[in-house]
Amino acid sequence: MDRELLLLGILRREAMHGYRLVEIIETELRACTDLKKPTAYFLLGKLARAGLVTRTRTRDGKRPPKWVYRLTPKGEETFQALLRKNLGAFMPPKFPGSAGLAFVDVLPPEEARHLLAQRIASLEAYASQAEALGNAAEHAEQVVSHERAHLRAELAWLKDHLNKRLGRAGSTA
Amino acid sequence: MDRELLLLGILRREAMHGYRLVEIIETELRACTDLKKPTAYFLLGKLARAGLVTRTRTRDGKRPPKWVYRLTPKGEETFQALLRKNLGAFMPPKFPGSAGLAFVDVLPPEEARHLLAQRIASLEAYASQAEALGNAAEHAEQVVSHERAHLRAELAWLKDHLNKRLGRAGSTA
DNA sequence: GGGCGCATGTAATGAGTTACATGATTGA
DNA sequence: TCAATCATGTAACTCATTACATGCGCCC
Repeated sequence: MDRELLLLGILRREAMHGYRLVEIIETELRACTDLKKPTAYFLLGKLARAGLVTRTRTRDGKRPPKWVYRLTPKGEETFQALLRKNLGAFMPPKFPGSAGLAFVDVLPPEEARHLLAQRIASLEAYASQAEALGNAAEHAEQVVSHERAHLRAELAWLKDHLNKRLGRAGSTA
Repeated sequence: MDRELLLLGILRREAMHGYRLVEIIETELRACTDLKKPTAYFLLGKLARAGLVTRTRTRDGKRPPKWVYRLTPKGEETFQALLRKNLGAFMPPKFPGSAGLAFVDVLPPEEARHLLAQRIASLEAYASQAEALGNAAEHAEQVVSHERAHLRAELAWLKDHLNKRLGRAGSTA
């Protein structure tokens, strides 16, 4: 449902082919969803069959042809309906990574500290990718801003947890 | 994978039957995952076949029998491995609701404001459930604390967005 | 010439949901 | 007695992923 919204919304701004679409979703919009290529192609086929987009064949020189997808008026209608539905409701995100937090006490404190430090490093690496494209996320400024806010909250929570709940130790400088 | 971690971790603390397990996951642990009953029963069967848990039949008076699941030593091993893996890495959450944020500008500002106000209300309703069980989340204190942190961040971001990006209007008090 | 990136797809598989089905107990 | 809650499960279906397969162009 949200995937359709994304596809339609991007195509609304600019007609393009599937490959590029996936590229955009995997970078600027990675915080919303995790759309793989085969799924995207399948979805685009479905949208085309439903008359929400048209596909036209184009060729660049002698390269194999691309399929350019373009929004139809019916697609625009559907897009707006999906958009209103999406904006009007809060959809709770899932944090699969927080499952382990319920059981931190099981491990010896120093190991727990070590693992959480690793997690923080991994989070920072992920966050730096969001910073990297920060300047020009033409397709999704707000989504990236929203993502950054949550990454900051996550980092703060983890550090706080490390300090307050898991004592202090010299291991993390 | 994280679902297995949750099931094993809860059973580790206390042997119990599937129905109760799902109840716990749907309330205290709703922030991690969204496990439906049939999925839980299926997963428990899988864990039993893999020798990570045992199931024993019990009857309460004349009620239909329950299956009580109990962690085995092998289950404990697997649990610890999954726990270490989970704690050591950051798993980026997905925010399906943020898809619409990319396209807010499409709508007339007052409608956008109205819809986001609705979303905030819906978020507050959801958050109040987390507050409600706040006192005694015996199985998942940290998970609930983590969830609350993100809900606060979400609320702050939405309000900020409403103020800074969508001008001011008298509609919201 | 060889490997990487562009560009598209198919097929097999798997995971999870919905809807359905059952049956006992408890409380209104 | 009727509805809700407890308790478990099956079957059909949808959705998405992985792995596979193809082929051109570009750069080293």
